Amino acid sequence: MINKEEFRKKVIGSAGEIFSHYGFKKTTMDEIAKALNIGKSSIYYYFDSKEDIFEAVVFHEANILRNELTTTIKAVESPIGKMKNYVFVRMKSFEKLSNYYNAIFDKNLDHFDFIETIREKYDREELAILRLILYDGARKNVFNVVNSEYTAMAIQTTLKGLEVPLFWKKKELNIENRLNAILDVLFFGIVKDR
Amino acid sequence: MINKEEFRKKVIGSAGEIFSHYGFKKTTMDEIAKALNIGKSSIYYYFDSKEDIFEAVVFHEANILRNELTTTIKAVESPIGKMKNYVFVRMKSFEKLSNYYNAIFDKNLDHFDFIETIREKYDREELAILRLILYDGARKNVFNVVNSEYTAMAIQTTLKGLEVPLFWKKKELNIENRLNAILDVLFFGIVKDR
DNA sequence: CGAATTTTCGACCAATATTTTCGAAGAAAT
DNA sequence: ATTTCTTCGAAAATATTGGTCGAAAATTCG
Repeated sequence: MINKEEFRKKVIGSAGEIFSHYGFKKTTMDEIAKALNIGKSSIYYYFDSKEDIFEAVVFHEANILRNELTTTIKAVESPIGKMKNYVFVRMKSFEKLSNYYNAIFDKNLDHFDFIETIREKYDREELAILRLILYDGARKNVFNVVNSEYTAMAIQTTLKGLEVPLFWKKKELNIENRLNAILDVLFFGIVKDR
Repeated sequence: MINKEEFRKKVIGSAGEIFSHYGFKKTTMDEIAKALNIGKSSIYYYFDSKEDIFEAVVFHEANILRNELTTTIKAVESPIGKMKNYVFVRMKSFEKLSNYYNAIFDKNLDHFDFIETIREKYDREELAILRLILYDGARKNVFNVVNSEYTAMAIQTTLKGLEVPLFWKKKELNIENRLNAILDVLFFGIVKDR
């Protein structure tokens, strides 16, 4: 390989795809290695652990997410209107969750119910949030519906704080906690409009 | 539960969804149980093994596939025309494989190349064929393009034989072999136009 | 009701799979 | 030619998982 940073990027990209489909637990180092056509042990020269890779992936994707949001959020007008103080997260082609999304409209649930439903459904499932962030189709459509300039700002602010609970305090948080943190920031935090 | 058959159907439906996403190996009995809100051990009262469930799922889906085909195959006209002696398998919204499908048109590959590509890509991956059969979007669109009455009949005939290599001889075939058998029947067998 | 039967499930285990380490050895650099 | 950087096979350490078993819970039956 050319240099370490280059190599790490390759791993992050490749592992990200696998993680996004299978989730953290079901993704094996063997798979990651095989996808990159290298020996499994070699990965440990560039990363400390599987968690380390995962963290890098999430960090990478979170960045993309924030950048996309920052650059597009002002150009988007809400086609919904009406509902105040709520930010709606649209995830087209995001199978399961899009059902819940539809449910919100059908049943007039608010976001707190929405979150509860997600939590209930994906309890202890790191897969949920990973897919949430990584899923290709979703990524492009996440946060493309906001209903007020104020909320838009709130999202930006909140997302800018994404790194803090996830990575700065990383020594204090295990994976599950970090993932819950993401969920909180992405959903609960935003809804709170703080 | 009401009765055994009813219960088995529930398991088959639920397990099928999980299998279709994670493949045989990555799907755990715990998951299947949890999805059904029952204890893992209970499943073994209705099924002999994980393989047994898997087999039931494939059998179920293969049946759906054949039924759908049988009832719709004559109503479909080929929008493609031209290519003779080949049956094209369209799998809309079936991410990876649909790419290969497109590749066939773009690069003028025939079905033998198609199959080779699949085999190469999903070598040793039972996931491939399972997803092929189970994937919701795919199921509805599999085999909706045929280019001759003759080939249409060939498909029907071939699919009617689906059960034979898969289940009647099940004692002689392990899972991997059975899956290869499906692949053969679904693709190679059909293409052979016999 | 109470015995007999069916169904559920927690606790456990052997087998397997997976993450991570380690050292040797191949490349590359100095 | 020596040192440093990188790769990887083998294996240690650990974790997971399919499947078993007996006991409890539920249901049926007399």
